[in-house]
Amino acid sequence: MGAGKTKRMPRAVREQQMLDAAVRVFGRRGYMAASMDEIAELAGVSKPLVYLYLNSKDDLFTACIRREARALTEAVRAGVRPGLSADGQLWSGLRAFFTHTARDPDAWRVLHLHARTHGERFAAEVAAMREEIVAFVTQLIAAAARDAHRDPHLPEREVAGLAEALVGAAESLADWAGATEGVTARQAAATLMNFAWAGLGDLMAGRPWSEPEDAGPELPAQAAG
Amino acid sequence: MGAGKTKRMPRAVREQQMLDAAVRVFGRRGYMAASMDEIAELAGVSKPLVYLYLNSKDDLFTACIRREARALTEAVRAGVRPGLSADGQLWSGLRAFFTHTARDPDAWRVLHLHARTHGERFAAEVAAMREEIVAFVTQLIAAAARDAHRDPHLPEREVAGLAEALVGAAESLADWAGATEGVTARQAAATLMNFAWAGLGDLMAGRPWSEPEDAGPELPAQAAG
Amino acid sequence: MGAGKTKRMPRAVREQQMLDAAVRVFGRRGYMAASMDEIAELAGVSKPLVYLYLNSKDDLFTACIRREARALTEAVRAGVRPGLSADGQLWSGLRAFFTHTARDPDAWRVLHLHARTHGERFAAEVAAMREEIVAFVTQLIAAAARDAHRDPHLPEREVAGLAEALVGAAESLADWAGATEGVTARQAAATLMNFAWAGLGDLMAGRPWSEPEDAGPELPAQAAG
Amino acid sequence: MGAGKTKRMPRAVREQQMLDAAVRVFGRRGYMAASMDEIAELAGVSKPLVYLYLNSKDDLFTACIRREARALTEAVRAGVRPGLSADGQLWSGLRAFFTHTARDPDAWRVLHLHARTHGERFAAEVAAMREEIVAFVTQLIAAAARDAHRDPHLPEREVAGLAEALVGAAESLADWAGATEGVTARQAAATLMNFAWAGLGDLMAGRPWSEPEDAGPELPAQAAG
DNA sequence: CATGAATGAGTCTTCATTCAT
DNA sequence: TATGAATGAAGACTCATTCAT
Repeated sequence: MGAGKTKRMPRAVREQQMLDAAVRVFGRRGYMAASMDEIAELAGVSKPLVYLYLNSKDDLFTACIRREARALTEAVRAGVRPGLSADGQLWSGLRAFFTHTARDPDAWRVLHLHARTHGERFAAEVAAMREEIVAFVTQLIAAAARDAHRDPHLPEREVAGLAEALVGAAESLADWAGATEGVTARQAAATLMNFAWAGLGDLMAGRPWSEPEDAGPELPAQAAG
Repeated sequence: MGAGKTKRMPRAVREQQMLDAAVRVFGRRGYMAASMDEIAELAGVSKPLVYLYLNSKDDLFTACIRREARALTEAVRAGVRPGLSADGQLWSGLRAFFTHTARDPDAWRVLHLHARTHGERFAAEVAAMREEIVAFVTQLIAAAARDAHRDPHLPEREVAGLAEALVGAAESLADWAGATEGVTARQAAATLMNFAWAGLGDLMAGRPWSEPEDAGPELPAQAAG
Repeated sequence: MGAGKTKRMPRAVREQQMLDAAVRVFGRRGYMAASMDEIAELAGVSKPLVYLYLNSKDDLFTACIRREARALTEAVRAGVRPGLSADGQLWSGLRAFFTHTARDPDAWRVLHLHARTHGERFAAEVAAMREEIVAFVTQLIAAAARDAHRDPHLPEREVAGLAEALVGAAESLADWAGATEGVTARQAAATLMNFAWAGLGDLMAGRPWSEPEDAGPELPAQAAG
Repeated sequence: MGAGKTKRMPRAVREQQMLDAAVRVFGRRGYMAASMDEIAELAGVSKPLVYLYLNSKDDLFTACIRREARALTEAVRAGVRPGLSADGQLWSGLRAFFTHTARDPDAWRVLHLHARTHGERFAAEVAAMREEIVAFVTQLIAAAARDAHRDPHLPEREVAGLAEALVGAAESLADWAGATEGVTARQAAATLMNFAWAGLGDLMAGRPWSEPEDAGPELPAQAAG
């Protein structure tokens, strides 16, 4: 199962195969429980080659985190429609986010679960990515305030907390969608928009958030690695 | 450091010392990286005694999860003021939640991070606790709908998603409050109430959620362990 | 299962209970795999008491061997009818032997299997018993020669070898009878008499050994332990 | 001591070295008392390599049993002269047997003592070998009956008992020959032929079994390992 | 470029044995 | 007399990592 045994591939390709295998194994087993043996076998290469290319388990894990963090942020960035209103942007960004996490659950587990669990080094690596996303959300909130012709007078820390809450809710929903049969990325995004934008108060009062009409088509969901 | 080394303690006491140590080590290192040696040393006993009382690393971890899950749910339950309105109950519950997680961050990491990362057995153990909390939140949402004299006609799955989002946001804010100097449990709870109850939309429109007046005093935060 | 928890028994009784338990556990598990915990539990006493009475695992095992070796030799000695012819004596001795080994298989395993497997000390202990039996058989062979009014001119070593073969055959048949459903002590003894006294040659020629008429009744087989 | 420490040997060679060491250690100490450390050291390799090649203590022991059981049966099979009379075949087979057991006493102890002492799995492994030998002996007895132009009318179980007795006597004599200075395989075999074929009765009457003239020369006894 | 061979260090776990009461 | 509490020592097994080819 996996890469087979074709020899003499260019280095870049081999490296990607190794990273694919590593993400899969790390995602399923966690950092400590993952064994270099299993990764090498799944990648279809010998263990020394993994060390030759990726240097150490530590470095290999870091490489996985970097690659997947970049992939995720880029997916979100690509999904956002720049010209839209704040909630329109958030809506499209969330859809991209949920689509991506659903597409490669192992990668998502690496980033969200395992990387944050083992040592400052790895945690810092994801924290960088997370901050980028939080910053994006923060700026969206600010933009929304401008749209409303209001200076919301929210203290900076309050805004940071709100962004944190939003991102945390998104992460949690990504897990939930991954674990719950039949929840699409669109539904997850809609639920979160309702929750975050309208709020439970409005929701209870029968004023849900409604999807803007120009938010673009459903994103294609191609199978992961 | 901590437990002291007085010999010949009754079993029940020693067991608690061991669990204290285990929660600390598991919380800081994760299940796999934690070593029974370190736990025993921190508990001030020899390794065989840990095995005699707690049986195995697996069982020890399970015992930690159970104890801390129970402690957390009981803290939240005790914090909720039963007679209040839905948002009042949520508010008091959240304050208890953030107070508790801030009080013992290691226990919180065990439950939130490590238990969910290693094997179905452990995950199921926390899932039970989480479901209890999600159920509480779900029922709060329903109560809020009744308060608004409305049947919100939200499909069951939608409600589940909302609860998931709320809990996820809370979890994320707990991490954030733990990592950010000077954020109190009260502030975290307020941020989350704003976010979850009023929603970003209302917030931007200058209609934040406001704290009910009868929600009780600040909870004392005494240090753990 | 076992002794129950009656307190304050006289020392001699307690010791026998411990030896009973030890023989059972040693017989089933072997010396190394037997645990003092299991023995103490089966004996219905606490571990320190076992040490107080029997001193160490080593000494406990030795005590088991001594007790059971003495029991076995005494059973055989008691079974032999002194006035008989050589084959009559062998016949009655063998019946006693097979009866005894069938009665307490655990004791037999201790002597025949485990004691010879773990260290010179223990092996020497059973060797003494075995030599006693071999000597008895040797003397029987010599008596048979006298009965035949012949000096068989068998060298001493040859006689020793024959006795060894006979005892070995008996031991093997004891195992076989213990493992094979429905083989009585009498049958095992008859088989061995045929084999050893008549020999395969005579047997094939239709001249089996036949039981003397004065060899006494079947021995009672009372349950072990 | 023994294997030498030349590095980088092909796997097959190393495996044999490991088995050699294992047979020696298992034979001297028994299964439980043998430590993987000692085996690895005696084999001149590190412990992980033993595990890499042989998988576990259990599997290593099984491998020893299989190898030595096969070696023993093949030695006996090779020693038997097919064209001979029944007692001639038995005579040659026994000589091969005693020669082999004398050559490698540790292997003999593994098969005869330790394998039967620890767990059904191992016992079954030797039981298979033993049955092969018992079957051979049984068939010899039947052949002897044909040679005597008689149908011995011995019940099947009786024949099984006789074979068991013969094999047991042989095993016991192998131990005895191994422990007694100066007893050759030939002498042990002769003693057993006298005992088993002629029987004590004939022996006492001055009719010993006599060696057939075509039974081949003494087998060479080269030292093991 | 690629790998079969090999290991140092560490982990979980068990057990015989003792002390303080 | 009898035991609950406690441990030093050791054993099976695994893993990240490196040579030599």
